[in-house]
Amino acid sequence: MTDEPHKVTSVDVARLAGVSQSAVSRVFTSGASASKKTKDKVLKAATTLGYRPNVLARAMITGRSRIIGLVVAYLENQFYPLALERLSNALQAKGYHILIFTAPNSAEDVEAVIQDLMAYQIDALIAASVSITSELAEQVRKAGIPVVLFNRGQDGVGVSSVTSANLAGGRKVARFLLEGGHERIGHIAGWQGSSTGRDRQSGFLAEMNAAGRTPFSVMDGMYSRDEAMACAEKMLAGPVIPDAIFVGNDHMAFGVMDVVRAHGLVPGHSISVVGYDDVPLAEWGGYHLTTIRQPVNRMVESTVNLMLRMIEDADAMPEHIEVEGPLIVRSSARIPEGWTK
Amino acid sequence: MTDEPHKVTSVDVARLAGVSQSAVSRVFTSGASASKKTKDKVLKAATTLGYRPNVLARAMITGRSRIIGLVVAYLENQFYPLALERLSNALQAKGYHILIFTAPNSAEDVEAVIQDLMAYQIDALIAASVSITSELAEQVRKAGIPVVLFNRGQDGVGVSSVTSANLAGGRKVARFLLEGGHERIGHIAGWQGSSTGRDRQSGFLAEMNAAGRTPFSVMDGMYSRDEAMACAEKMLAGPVIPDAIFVGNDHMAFGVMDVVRAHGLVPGHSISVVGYDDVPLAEWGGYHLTTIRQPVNRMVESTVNLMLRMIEDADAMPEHIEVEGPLIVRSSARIPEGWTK
DNA sequence: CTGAAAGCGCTTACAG
DNA sequence: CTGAAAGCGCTTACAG
Repeated sequence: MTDEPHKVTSVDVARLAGVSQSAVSRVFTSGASASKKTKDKVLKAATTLGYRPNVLARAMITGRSRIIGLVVAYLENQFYPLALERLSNALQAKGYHILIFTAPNSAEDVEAVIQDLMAYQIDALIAASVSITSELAEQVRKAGIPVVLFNRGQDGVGVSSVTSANLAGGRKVARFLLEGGHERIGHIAGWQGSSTGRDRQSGFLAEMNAAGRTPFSVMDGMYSRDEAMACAEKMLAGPVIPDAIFVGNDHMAFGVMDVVRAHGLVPGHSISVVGYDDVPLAEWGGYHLTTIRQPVNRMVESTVNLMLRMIEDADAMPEHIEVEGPLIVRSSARIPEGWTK
Repeated sequence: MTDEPHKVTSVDVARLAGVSQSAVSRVFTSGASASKKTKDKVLKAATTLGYRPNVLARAMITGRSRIIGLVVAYLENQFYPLALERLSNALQAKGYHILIFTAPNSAEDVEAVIQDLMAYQIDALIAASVSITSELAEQVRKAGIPVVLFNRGQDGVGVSSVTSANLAGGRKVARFLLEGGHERIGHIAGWQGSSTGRDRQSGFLAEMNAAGRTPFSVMDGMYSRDEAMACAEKMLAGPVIPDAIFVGNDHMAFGVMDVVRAHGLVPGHSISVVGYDDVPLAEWGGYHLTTIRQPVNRMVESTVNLMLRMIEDADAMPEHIEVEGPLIVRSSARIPEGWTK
């Protein structure tokens, strides 16, 4: 009983339905004309045979693979799996699917990966948490593939990007901490090689500066839990320690809270910790982290719409979309008196 | 300055190199013969033109798309993004890539998704955290596509599976809790519609039974954080409460710990909580959860090897691979005196 | 080793 | 509306 795994093609369906192969194709091509009669015959035959048009063959003709390449570095930070899930769902609803490419954050690796990915004739490229050099972006663009950076911006490069309002976010945190009466505010920043890390830090410093204040200390946490924890250890080592730490993302902030507690300090009382992202874990009892929310849903929505537009219209200009997010007040940081928003 | 996004093909390379199109193809086909001279010419031309063979066109001929379909339900449980990342890396190293399909856990949705996914001519299907009905599995198998269930088993269906030793794991937890002198051991189980949920529970109950003990209470947490928290609330509502709870996975266990703490109890002292998975968060200070480790790396390795074998050999019999994992002792549960392993 | 030719499974002008 | 035919970019027997 060896079922030959014969792939059923449009020719098989045509034969069974008693029509031409072209007719079958038309029935499965939206916008093509076919009489109700043929349509019925074809659909019936297709169902009995279990026929679905071969996406790859179709892609060769139309030049549309309905595959979106997604380059992502680390899935450890809960923000990315979440974004991935939402992106996949939204894209799936539009008839697209995500082909995953994992890339360490070094430029050469990204290069190799992008070469690899272009061979799959993807319709568009989403780069999440990964930076792209100008040459690379140019190369992809030349191949006619739209690029959208997700949660990462880039200057002077002809690619689109969707981010949250990082500068404004950094400012909000500084204001919150300042109004909370903190005297020694430290910052363990997001990776300064990334736009998000730089913008959050700039906003924070700008607001501090406007208030005539200097941060207790500023270090680069590199978006790495271990690195951030090491930074926290350093900040807490001296005779004078900070009474607040703004951490560049939640993922690092959890590590910082662990260090803070290991030092016998209580977040929200003896020291304040504020993060950035509002991943689900931030709300859980183990951390209950005050943080800036990155509105994943709206970021995903913008990304998908933008991408679809760029796929339709090859001449569409790059856009930079920024979505604002609120400060979510929880218990990891002291709340200023009379704080409402 | 409109760069026509012209796709460079093997014909372009052939022209520039002064050889036939077939020659170009051979240079890029491993195992094909080409003289060093042509090879050099072709490679040089390919580099200047930025040529890469079109994977889709190649797939049409060879019948190998080098695309692996991955069906996954929820990425919220940290275990899955982690597995996904590792799978993607391992597969990428072998020249394959993952096409993502997200499916809610209802049977019809999975059906639609699988139809969708077969249209992409995937070389194999990995179903993670998703059950597949026998008919569906049969349908996919008939199309000649190998199926591997990741972290989910299935009886009486001709598909392969890779899981951890869930039965043994459940037993280990029971033994640990018993030896710890706990008197009222509750169980908030993994979804009883899944093999992992059932097996962990069976192992737990078998060992309890062998010791002549009855669990305090057994509820189905459905692998949902909210559901598990509701179960915990119920267990802690009565006048008599458990002194230990075995939770079907870490993701739920974190929620249970939150509830436990909200009741003023201290995990590891007034009550013990044990999970299953050992996701990274289990080690973090906020929870420090005692749990059974699912060896993701080895599970991924097994999955990839098994899949590759099945792609090579269409007649390969389904295999069921089970990887054992150790109990990782942390502070969320009382440690039996003299406990070494 | 190399080139000309067939063919993978489709879509899409082109006639009728 | 419908069918015959060309062609997407490749790989792979087939001759030489």
